[in-house]
Formats: sequence, structure tokens, C-alpha cells
Amino acid sequence: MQELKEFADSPSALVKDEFVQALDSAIKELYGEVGREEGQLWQSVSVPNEITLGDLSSSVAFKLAKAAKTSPVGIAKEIAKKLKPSEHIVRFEDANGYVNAFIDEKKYAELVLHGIMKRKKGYGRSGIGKRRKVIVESPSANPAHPWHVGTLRNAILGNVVSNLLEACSYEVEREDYIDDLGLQVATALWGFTHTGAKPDKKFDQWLGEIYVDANKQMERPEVKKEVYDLLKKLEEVNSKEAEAGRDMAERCVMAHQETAFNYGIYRDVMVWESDIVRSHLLSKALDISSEILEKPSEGKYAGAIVVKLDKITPYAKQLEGSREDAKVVVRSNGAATYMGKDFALHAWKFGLIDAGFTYSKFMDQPNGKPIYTTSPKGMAMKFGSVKRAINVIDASQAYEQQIMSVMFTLIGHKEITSNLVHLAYGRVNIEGEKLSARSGNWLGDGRNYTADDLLGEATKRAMEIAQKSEKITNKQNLESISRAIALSAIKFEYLRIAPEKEIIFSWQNALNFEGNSGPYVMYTYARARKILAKAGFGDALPSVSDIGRISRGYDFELVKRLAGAQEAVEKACDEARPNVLTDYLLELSSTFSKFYESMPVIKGEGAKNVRLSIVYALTVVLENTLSLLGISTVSEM
RNA sequence: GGGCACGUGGUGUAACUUGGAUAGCACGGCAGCUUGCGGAGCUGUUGGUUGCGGGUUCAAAUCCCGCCGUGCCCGCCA
Repeated sequence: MQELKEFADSPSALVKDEFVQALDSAIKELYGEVGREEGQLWQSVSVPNEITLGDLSSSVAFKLAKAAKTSPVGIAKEIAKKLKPSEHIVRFEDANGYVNAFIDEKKYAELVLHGIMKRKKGYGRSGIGKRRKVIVESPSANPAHPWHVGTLRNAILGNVVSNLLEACSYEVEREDYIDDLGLQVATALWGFTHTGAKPDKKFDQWLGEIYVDANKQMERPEVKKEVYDLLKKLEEVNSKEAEAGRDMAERCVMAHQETAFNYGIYRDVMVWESDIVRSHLLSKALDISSEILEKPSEGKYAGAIVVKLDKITPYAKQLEGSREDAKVVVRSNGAATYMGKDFALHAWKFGLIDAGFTYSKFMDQPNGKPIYTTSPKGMAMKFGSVKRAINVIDASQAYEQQIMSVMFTLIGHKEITSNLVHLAYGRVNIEGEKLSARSGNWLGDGRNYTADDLLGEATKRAMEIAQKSEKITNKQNLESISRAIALSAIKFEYLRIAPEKEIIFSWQNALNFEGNSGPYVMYTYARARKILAKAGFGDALPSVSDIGRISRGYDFELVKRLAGAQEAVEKACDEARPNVLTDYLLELSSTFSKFYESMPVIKGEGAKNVRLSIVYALTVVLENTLSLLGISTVSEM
């Protein structure tokens, strides 16, 4: 617990708390202990939409007026008169029933700017996670084709949610589930063994084309039978077919890693489905859940092991009225369904059963940390046994995720159900049609909707613009700058949209470098850096002085925005909604742009020093929050 | 048959979990702003019965009920 002291309070939360305390004592003094609910005051406080109204506002008078059956206007007046100023709040006003507070801009600026100068990289981070261990599963791409623009949404979301959790002091394990026993792998493997061709491009791309072709050939019954025979052989994990499948899948995953690295996405551990089967995790999972499982001897589920839905529905009412009355966990042929394997996997994640997995290093990653993989031969390592699990899986799998989750409650582990989060995101479609890896509508005819192609296009586009830039002094940097801009455009475009919404992918949106975009935020940063450089600071930090020259204009507005970084990070983390943070960044950037236009810094006369420290603080906050989104900053663009 | 998600100016979206002052931002359209710290920007303007109907409330994009539309799901596929 001691180490959590490194996390200071967010300045915006601190001043809000001052207001709430002041309200609390004023109300007590006026009306005694009237029936107020816990947290009501805190929730009543918001930021007024008109700056002249104040810096903070409470609507508490409306609630009190209801109880007292009088007018909120009168109550607000009374409260405003009784309120006592505090360290950062100087005065109060009432308006139309609201109670508004005004912050002392000098004292607050001092608090905020000193906090940022002092904590630097640590500013914006939070202690709310208390070092609890959480596992994030993403993107679990099929090892039969390249990442497409849909896989990318998963990978980016998973990465950012992990970053947010870490920023909130959770201990995060980034896990990737590789299904190397599925029909996709069987299909790809059939194509792989039947083609005479050799890989002539990035392996996943090449395999994807083989896979698409094999899917077409499966329209012939004899091919279909061969593929399904192959599928059965894959389940026998020690067969030579299984070995060939794993081998092919590993080559594909190796290629996926190249894509991941290009996007700055790193994981800690891969869990392979074949290793789950090999480790007999399933039978251990069946042991601990035998009380809720049934093995009907007749009827449509004869010979299979199932969980009856009428056990589940009391905990998940939305499943009532389903067409089926049971969910198969183990097929009558003895093979586990996805459902069964997923349940077993999660029993392992939460430390309910010991998989006895062994691990080996899969490869080194550019971030300096190796990624490990479950492996038939390797060593024991400590993965899993977490308190919380987040599964980044698209929304269409909500049904299975729901059943799987409730199963833990049924076997007496309600806490797992409540700590198992399905981060269900909307799918990514392409104009007018479903994106389908199988049909191959992501390739050919110049319509390459792969993550690699997207990055290539965006980089090309960024390069065209960067080449025209007179601001880039060292042309050697053109390529890395273009790459950074391209990544910011792509990531920001995915992240600014709430996870549950579907996305219609369009090149025009994905390559947008203006307006509500990543490059806009990066541009803001570059302009700020240029001011610091011209003022002779560079990486050094200006001192916070002449604080008295701050006004109530955009300089103070900017200070208030800077103060809200930690709150934005915490909210984005809590709700697993990165768009909370993109919103914050856009507001911060646009406030800076207005400040930039209207308040000269270097020629700011007596206000130069305080404005410089605001600009410096802005660069720190932008770096910190952008890095959580996986976006890097450049000083010139 | 049942369930889940979504529906906000021409377009893409934010705010909905926790009801609060004039529904925020961007793109597009129109009109401006660089011998100023960077025009990937800024300013002004145009455009909204928040899908429809009811209800609760001093107050509804937000909560409740009923519709409509779109997508997804209810498989011994994964």
C-alpha cells in the first residue's frame, strides 16, 4: 500500500472536493441533516457551459427545494450567502437556482503547474487500481489470414485499455488467445498442403489468399470432407497433422507479430488452444463444475455434456426464450466446444485450476520485453491467477460470454462473474458489406483492407504532406515522422468512436489528418514545442513564476483543462472507453489553439514566464495522455 | 418466437451509466484571418421537432412503457 503514495490527488478532483465540503457545511448550517443521499453533492457538481457563470456549479438547490417544497432560487441564494471560501475557491454566486463557485486562478494555476512540473511522466496517473492483477485478452486473431481492419480495432482497443489500466496502477497481463485448432486453420492447412506455390510475400498475407481460395474449393463436397477430416486430426494434438497445423499457425502468428510491432502493440503471453487441449485443462474444468453439468443419455444432446440454460437464466434474464434449452460443453465425440474450452481457460485465468502450462519465449519485442507462449516443451512461469479479466471480443459473442460468465456463479464463484468483463465492441464493416475474412472481400482489386495495407497507405499519405512541410528541418526524419502521423491518424480514428458502435470503414476517414484527429493533437504538441525551443527551453523546464500574471482568459481555461487529465484517464479506464480520453485530448488541444492565437507567449511581456510554464505543462500532459493511446509525439511535422 | 446493441443537423460523432442552465466537436457549404510563437490552425456563419408516440419530473438526448428502423445473436462452428 505504501507505494501508492506516489499517486497525488488530481487537482480537479481536489478543488471539486473543496466545493463539496463547503456546500456540505453550509447546508448543514442552514437546514440541518436533511435527507441527503450519499454522494449526492459530488454528483450535483458540474462545469457550467458558460465561463462567466463560474468554474464549478452545483444543482443541489433543486433537490433541496423538492424536499422543502420551496423554490430552488431562494435556496440557492441562501446557500451562496453561507458558503465559505476555501484554499482555491474565492467566491460564490447563485443563478437561476444553481450555486456557482469561482476558483482563484493564481492559486489554482500554481497548484496545477507545480504538480505537473513535479510529477512529469507520472502526472495523470492514478492509484485506483491498487496493484490488482488484471488480464486483458486481445486480439485473438485467427492464424489463417492477416489482420484486417476489424482485427485492428480489437488490437488497438485491447492495447489502449491495457495502457489505461496500467496508468491506473493495475498490474496488467496482456494475453493473446490463439485458436490453432479451428475450422479456419483446418481450411488454411488444407490449402497450404495442396498448393504447389511457395510463400512469395508476408506469410499471413500469402496464407490468407490460400485460405480464401480453399474456402472456395470447399464448395466441392470431397474437399469439404477432407477439410473436416483434417479438423478432427488437429484435435488429436500429437498427430502429424496437428504438428503441421501448429507449425503453419506459428508462421502466421509470427507475421501477425510484425504487424503488431508496426502498430506499437505488444503482449506478454500467447495461449494456444492446442496447449489447452494438451494440458487436459478441460477435464480439470469439468471436475470443478460437475454439479452444474449433465450428460443426457437420450434426446438431441445424447452423449454430450451440457449445461442447462434454465440454470443460467435466473442470472441472465435476457437468455430466456432462447430456441435451445442447453449449451453443449463437450460434444458427444468427446471434443470440447469453444464454450467448454473458454470456460476452462477462464477457470485458469482466475486461478481456480492449475493448467500446468509450460512456456517458452516466442520472440523478442521492440519494446524490450519478450513475448512468451504456451508450449509443449518449456518451463513453468507465473501467468494467470488474476482478480479481474477483460475480454476484448466483438459484440456478436455476447451470448456465449454471458453463459460462460454465469457458470462461475453457479459453481460458487460469484466474484468471478462480476470481475469477468466482456468488452463487446461493434464490428467494422466496409462500405455496403460485411467484412468477411473467409470470403476474401478484404483483398484483390486494390481493396486491401488489411492492417498492413492501411498503415502503408496512411504512411504514404502522411509522407506526401510531410514532404511539403517547411517546418521539418531534418529531412532524415521524414520517414519516422510520417509513420508517427499515420499511426496517430489510424488509432485516433478508431478510438474516438465509442466501442459499442459499429464502424463503416472508409479510407477517407481513416486517412483524415484534420479536425478531430490524431495529427491535429500532434500538431498542437509540435507548436507548443516550437515555442519552448524559441524561448530557449527545449527539454529543460521553465520555472513557474510570475503566476500573478495569469488572467481569466484562455490561459486559465488551459490550466483547468490540464488539471483534468487524471480524471479523464480514470474515467476512460473505469468505463473501458478510450473515447473519453480522445475527447479530453481534443478539448485540450482546441483550448491550446485558442490560447495560441490570442495570447502571445514569447512576446507576452510580464506574462511570458507563466505562459511558458503553461506551454511546458501542456507538452507534458499531451505526451502522457497520447502515449496511453499508443500515439507518439514529434517536435516537428 | 426470444434477446442484445445501435438510431443525435447533409455526413461522422460527443454527452446517456450518475436527469440540470443555450445538445458540444469535426467534415461539408458560405465569409474571413498569416511582413506575428507553425494555416495539419483560428474566427464568424449555415444547418437539430436528439427515430416515433406516451409516461415520470420543477427539469428528459439521458429514466420508464409501447412502437418503428438497422445490425447482431439464440450451432455437438469458433
